[in-house]
Amino acid sequence: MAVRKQIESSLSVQEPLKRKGLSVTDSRKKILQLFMQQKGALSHGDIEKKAGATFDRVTIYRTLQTFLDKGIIHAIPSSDNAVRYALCQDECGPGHHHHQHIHFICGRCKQTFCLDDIVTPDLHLPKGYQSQEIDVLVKGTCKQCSATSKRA
Amino acid sequence: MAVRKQIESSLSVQEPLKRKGLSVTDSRKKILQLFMQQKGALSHGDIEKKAGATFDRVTIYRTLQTFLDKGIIHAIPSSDNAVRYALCQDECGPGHHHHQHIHFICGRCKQTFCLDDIVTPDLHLPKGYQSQEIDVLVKGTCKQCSATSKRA
DNA sequence: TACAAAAAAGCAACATAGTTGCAAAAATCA
DNA sequence: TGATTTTTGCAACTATGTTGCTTTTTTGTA
Ligand SMILES: [Mn+2]
Ligand SMILES: [Mn+2]
Ligand SMILES: [Zn+2]
Ligand SMILES: [Zn+2]
Repeated sequence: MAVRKQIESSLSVQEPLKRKGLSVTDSRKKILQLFMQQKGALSHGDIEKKAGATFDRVTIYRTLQTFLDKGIIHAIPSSDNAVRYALCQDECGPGHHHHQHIHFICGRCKQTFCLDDIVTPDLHLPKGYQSQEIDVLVKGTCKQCSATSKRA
Repeated sequence: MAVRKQIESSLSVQEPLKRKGLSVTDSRKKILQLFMQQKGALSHGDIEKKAGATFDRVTIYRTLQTFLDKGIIHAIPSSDNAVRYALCQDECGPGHHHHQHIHFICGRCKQTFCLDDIVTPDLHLPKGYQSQEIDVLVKGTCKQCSATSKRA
């Protein structure tokens, strides 16, 4: 049973890699799996912890960069010098990420979430400024943490 | 002439420090001056370069933290692990920063600007999510860079 | 102005984060 | 399977950030 599950998830992890023209390696499978199992976003450090000593630190850096380049993950800015990454839902590809959703950073559980249904608003910029990409970061208390504090 | 200018700016730099209840030291004056002379935002690294070997790296870290705590500067998130800082225009104080403006990151000149007149939009969050603070980061080409490319 | 108390700066040592070149290992494809 | 291409691991290095402790500077008061 455990074996079967492992095979299944391994298979489902191979597809996206091949579709993006990447060779399928242990580290790429493992790291992609981590992202898929995860509700929130992951920093380099998070992955290092979760993957344990399985891979070299450098491999994780390079894998994240590759995933970013290929449009498998997107970067989420932060004010704590720890950029988070999350899977792209939309059809992102090499060179072009086009996300419209906003990001939520919970001060309680410290997790960062993609709110895929909330679209970034239109902005009226001053004359001369040309916008290419908009990131909206909302800090507050997430759904889960709001619920638990209400119950307590 | 040069001396007079120096005295003037030194005076104008002391006021804000005293008003926030901070003792006036060389590094605080110098760093605050750097922010006031600057159109764009500054990272820790920027300050280290601009201040030269005048101060210890640790002093710069601690000064930025102090300025942040007292509401003299605010932090601007980034996707490159280099948080920028800029002067607070609004009346921020210990504990409470309340900014409504958005930030513009120019891909050309790599500078980050506060667009103090552009107010962060209202967002409709999913049920359960509680918002405390909103950061809007716009990436694109700034006014100045747009102008120079048009001319060329 | 001089002095004591409080605050900040500097220094050292350390921890963590990120980069690069190169040789060994693994994946791909014919 | 075996040659070719790609990726990984390792080492060495740079950069970034933190902490404890001592010295220096600032402040408020006598
Ligand atoms: Mn996202
Ligand atoms: Mn700002
Ligand atoms: Zn939460
Ligand atoms: Zn620019």
